[in-house]
Amino acid sequence: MAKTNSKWQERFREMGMRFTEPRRVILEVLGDTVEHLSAEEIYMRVYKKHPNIGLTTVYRNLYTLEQMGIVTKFHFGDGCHRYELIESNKKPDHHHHLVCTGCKRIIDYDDFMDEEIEYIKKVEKALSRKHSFHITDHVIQFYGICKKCKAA
Amino acid sequence: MAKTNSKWQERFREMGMRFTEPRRVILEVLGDTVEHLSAEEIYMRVYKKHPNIGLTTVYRNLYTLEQMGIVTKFHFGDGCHRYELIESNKKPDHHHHLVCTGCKRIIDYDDFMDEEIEYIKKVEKALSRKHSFHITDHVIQFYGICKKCKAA
DNA sequence: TTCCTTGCAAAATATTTGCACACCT
DNA sequence: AGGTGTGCAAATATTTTGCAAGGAA
Repeated sequence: MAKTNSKWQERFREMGMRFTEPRRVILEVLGDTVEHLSAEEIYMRVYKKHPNIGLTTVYRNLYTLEQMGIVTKFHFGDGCHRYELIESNKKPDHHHHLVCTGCKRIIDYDDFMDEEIEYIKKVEKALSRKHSFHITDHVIQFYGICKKCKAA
Repeated sequence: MAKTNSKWQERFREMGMRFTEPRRVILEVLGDTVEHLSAEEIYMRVYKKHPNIGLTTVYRNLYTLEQMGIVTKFHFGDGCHRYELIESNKKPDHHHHLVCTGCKRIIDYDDFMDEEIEYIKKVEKALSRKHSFHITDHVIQFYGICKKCKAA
């Protein structure tokens, strides 16, 4: 488990929100995988544990969790959004994605993060000055073909 | 105009494809703007010139142009894809995007491209070795709040 | 003629919204 | 009671597909 229930509970309470069963289960699903699940896929796993929880609730709570800074939403070029726990014990907190355009497999990586931070900082500074932007986030993704797909 | 019609014509012919009127108009629309238009927005501009060209045709041709390496598709977090001519006389060929999460405005930038290429090359090499990936493309995007949105 | 291309209508996908009810405090 | 959260059904938005007809080589 990425975080204990009581830790989550606390986090919700701090923000005047309720740590409900659907939220608990969604966080459990996200904490138990290294995959990059879509809302639908999360729903299916939630459903196995609690068939009474609806897809709408999953969507609404993913949005809530995103707003709370607990979850990040990505788009990898297939037609849906995919979600990751920001603080997970299954992945490095700061990482990026390598996407196979053949089989759609997604690999997390965190190589050269020091160099990246160096580079990003430089660009951020220049861009915020030049365009008066306050930069809060960045996305880096690599696309390519994995070994298996190249063979085929 | 980014390229002359005859240049496009040639490119299509080389690939055994036809340089039709809808294709010509779509390329004209893309070549005449610095904006990041969605399929719908492209369709609306195409419509003004040729009301008989359908939205489906726009979608199909954007896909075709993407496959031909003439156009790139992006996703900036609003619910649609946005398209850019790769070789445009209105933008640097290699650039990235700065997205305001407030007003959704998108700014092109091409600062520090040399440093970027340096960094990207290094990561690409490491990743392709480590994960047996043949990397073909990358996406770098910055998100933040522009001056106007920060004030409001 | 051949086959690439188009337009229209319909379908498929992904996501959001309205509303009444349930639940915690 | 009062606001937060949920489920269901319906609505929306975006993109794709089937099919018959158009049109260039």
